[in-house]
Amino acid sequence: MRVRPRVLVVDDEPGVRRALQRGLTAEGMDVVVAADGPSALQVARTGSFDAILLDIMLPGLSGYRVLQALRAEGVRTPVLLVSAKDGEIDQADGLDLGADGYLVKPFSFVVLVAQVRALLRRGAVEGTGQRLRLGDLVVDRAARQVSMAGEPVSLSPREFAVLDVLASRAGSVVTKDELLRAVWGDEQAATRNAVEVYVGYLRRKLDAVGAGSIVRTVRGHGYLASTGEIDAVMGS
Amino acid sequence: MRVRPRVLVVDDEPGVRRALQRGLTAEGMDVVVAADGPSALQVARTGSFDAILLDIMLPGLSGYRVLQALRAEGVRTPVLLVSAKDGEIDQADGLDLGADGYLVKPFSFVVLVAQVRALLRRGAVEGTGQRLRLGDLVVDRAARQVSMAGEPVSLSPREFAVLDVLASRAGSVVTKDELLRAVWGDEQAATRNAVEVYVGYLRRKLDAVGAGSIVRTVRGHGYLASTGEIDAVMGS
DNA sequence: GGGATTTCTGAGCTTTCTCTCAGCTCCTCA
DNA sequence: TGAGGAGCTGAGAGAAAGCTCAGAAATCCC
Repeated sequence: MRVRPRVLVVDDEPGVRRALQRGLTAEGMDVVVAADGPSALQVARTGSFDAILLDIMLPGLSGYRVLQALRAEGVRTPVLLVSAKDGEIDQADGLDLGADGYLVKPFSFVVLVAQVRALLRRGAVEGTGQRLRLGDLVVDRAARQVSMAGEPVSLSPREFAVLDVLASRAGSVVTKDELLRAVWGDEQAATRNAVEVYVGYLRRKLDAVGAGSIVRTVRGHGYLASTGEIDAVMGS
Repeated sequence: MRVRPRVLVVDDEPGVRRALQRGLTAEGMDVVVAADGPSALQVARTGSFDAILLDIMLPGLSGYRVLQALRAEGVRTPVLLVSAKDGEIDQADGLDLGADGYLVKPFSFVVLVAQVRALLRRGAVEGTGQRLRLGDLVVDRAARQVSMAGEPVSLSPREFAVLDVLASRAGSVVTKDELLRAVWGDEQAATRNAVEVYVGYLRRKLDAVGAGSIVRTVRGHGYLASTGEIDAVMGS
């Protein structure tokens, strides 16, 4: 798992959202929020999270449906269902759908954090997400292969590593220094220009298969990987 | 997974054992019971179960120890720890030891079944069988034989071991170092070049029967066994 | 004992990758 | 409008990764 685990919080109440975001951030996590089912699904299907906190009562698409859709797509990110209802039928249903835990409102923040940490630990044991998705672009971390709409894209190890980092933080800007650290290691064996060069290589190869707009430059800040549609949703 | 999943129930209380056996059997599972740590270990290490329900408080050998011993022996059967203690420290310990879930007594039977089903689902994805298939290529681990579309392929022990490791992790890249460790043992009796040589041998023999494309090189990462088609798209 | 098989290393070779340099464009801001 | 910084890119040296061959040692099996 990365240094700061990435957690997606899905809840329709702005107050809860803000409280959880603040609390979990203070616990050392990178928190991204979503307010309704469809946008949660869209963000979560990138597979770039270490855990998802999913409210069941959601506008647009219930938490159950979101979970079901994610699992159907092969997204295995650990999910903690949150509900106001306290019934064991619901609990069983949720677990049957592939949830990894269940929390009943009202819950104490301490318990929540403990549960999230347990989820993160489990994720760490299994090895983080097997597959990252950015629109039609799929980054298969296990096979170390990338494909665009089914068409394989051949990348060198360094190129893959750069894309992997960008994709695993989809929707967030990654600075060149962060990339240097993540890809080249702490000893700073390369200059920032190397990052620019590799992003260039990457773009050329992605361009060739019609995925050119996936990695964007945010002048003065770094690079941003996204599907091009969802950035409005992402917090943090 | 086989038609009727095989579940091992380990608990020292005869009442609990009987109840679980009856209940899970009614749910369509084949249930085997064990009453203490040593016998649980003995039965479980055959690797012939799809899931294990493991009580922590056991005579002879605690559930923790059993789990630890199993994982140390390379048995990956999903394990659901059952405990009367409700402490997050214990929970963390269990998950760190390689447990796949945790249940605190008293639990409702419905929740238990849901958890077991979740385990079975996860196990089903990973596949445990004695016979591995990669397209038309069949690796029979018990008989230590390989055949391509019915036609036997004669491999030396080392060649078989290499193919076995690659096939058992089909779809994931296996590094040369991992192969060295898995096939040659921890003492690093051979160099990486030996791996390259053996993959070469393997490819030559597989090529001769039309299975040449099964073992692919992923430059900079290692080797990847796959069915040959581009399976990069969807999971599930 | 001796032929066949298997294991493993070292060297040579090709292919591919990595990363720096230098020049260039583009944006920002005064 | 033009100076300065940020970012992009082509070229190319050097290194690394991977494959193969030949052959030495060990082992197996009549």
